[in-house]
Amino acid sequence: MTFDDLGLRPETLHALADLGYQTPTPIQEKAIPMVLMGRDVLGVAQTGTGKTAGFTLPMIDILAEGRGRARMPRSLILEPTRELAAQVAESFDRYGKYHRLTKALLIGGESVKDQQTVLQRGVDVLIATPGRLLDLFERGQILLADTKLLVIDEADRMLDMGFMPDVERIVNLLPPLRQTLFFSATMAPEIRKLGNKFLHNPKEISVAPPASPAATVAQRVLHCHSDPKAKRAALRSLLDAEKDEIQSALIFCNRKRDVDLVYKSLKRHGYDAEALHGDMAQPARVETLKRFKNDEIRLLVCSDVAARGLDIPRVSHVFNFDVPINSEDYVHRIGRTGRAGRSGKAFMLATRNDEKLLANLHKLIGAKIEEIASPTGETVETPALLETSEAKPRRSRGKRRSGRDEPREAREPRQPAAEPIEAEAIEAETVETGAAPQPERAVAKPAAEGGRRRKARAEPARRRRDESHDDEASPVGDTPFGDHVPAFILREVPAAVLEG
DNA sequence: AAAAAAG
Repeated sequence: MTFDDLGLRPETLHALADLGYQTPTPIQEKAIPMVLMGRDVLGVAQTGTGKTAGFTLPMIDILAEGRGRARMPRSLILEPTRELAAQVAESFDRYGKYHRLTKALLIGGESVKDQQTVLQRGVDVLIATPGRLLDLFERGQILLADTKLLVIDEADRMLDMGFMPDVERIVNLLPPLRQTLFFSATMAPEIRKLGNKFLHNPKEISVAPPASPAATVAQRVLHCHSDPKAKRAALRSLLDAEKDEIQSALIFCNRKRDVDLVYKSLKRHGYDAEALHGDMAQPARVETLKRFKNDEIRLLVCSDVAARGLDIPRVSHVFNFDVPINSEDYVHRIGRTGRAGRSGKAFMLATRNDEKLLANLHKLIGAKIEEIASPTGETVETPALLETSEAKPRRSRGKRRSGRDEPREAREPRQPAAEPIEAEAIEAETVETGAAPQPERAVAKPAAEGGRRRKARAEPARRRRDESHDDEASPVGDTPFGDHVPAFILREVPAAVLEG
């Protein structure tokens, strides 16, 4: 079976030949003829199966005849993240190079005006995330009456992320007489129900069993102490041990805040790392991903914004700095490596707090991930440590330093605002100076304050009116603390860990 | 325990 057998137009086949593609993947083989026939499709396929080409190729052929009128797009593709939308737009350019199709990429974080201009000229295909699409619709910039071809991609993820009300709103704006393609990595009952709502007599196409981690990915778990510094040290030891094998690596954290912290820590230790998460300014997201794809960055510390669907070649390693909260996400994360027949390695750090998550994960993947010892042989959680970390009141009596009587500014030259604070240095210093005891109540207020600030930081940049200057100076590298060192950093560093 | 998406 070759692409020539699927009924695609000569121009499309020409573009495929230019790209060196000859053999369709199973999903392409099944989906392309169905889409060309005008059938609705319910596709169960994970990313990396060639799903995107499975719908873009026949769409290009269908759209080849006719022309999009001003503000009246002829087709619409909904994606859950900006990066995925951009990736799909890119494949339209690649496969449609011998067609004269026009497209608009409607995603947040980029100029509304530019997108309006493109819409005005008329487009054949809209590729959008739900928020921006609805925004532009409400501004009267889009008429969906002529949008007779709809793709809902990554439906399970849209559901997870709570986008379904938006998606439903959008679908209700489209003409009922249309062709709909609905793709999901899994087919849970809830997804199927949604599919039935959006589709008419769909052809069901299924490839790749759900939730089975790619057999080509070697998985290991390293148990380490839950202290953030210990975790970062453990990560570095893994990176060092795998140094010669790493082509490029993704490092996943559960929280955006930790993405920033881990990224800065790695940078400080001389690693070639960048950060990617959803609170970063959109230009920085685009730029970082581009550089990572171009092999200009070896390590990318990221949130689950990068967990699904992103097709980044040469990812040889995935490091899970945290055990993912949803076990499904683990499968997606490690699926960023071992792609296209290549082998990959996935490492995960787990602490005593992760026992339950780890058990869930083992249940999902139907196997126990092999444990490894720390490459440098330290900081494995011992029963003794477990005890002390539970006996907080006792520990607090002697091990804490006071942050009040000797303010940080007095001991150290102030850093320029734009320069990231060296988190490791702060923590190390905590150990050296650990002297004056401090009652529990005294730290309570600064701790709360620190918590608030961190929360503010985790919010999108547009909401941080009072701190917007920081964003200009360093869109990703801004410290979560400013000059203020929150109490949480000054305490809870178990001495036993740092002595080890 | 989170992340994602509009401004």
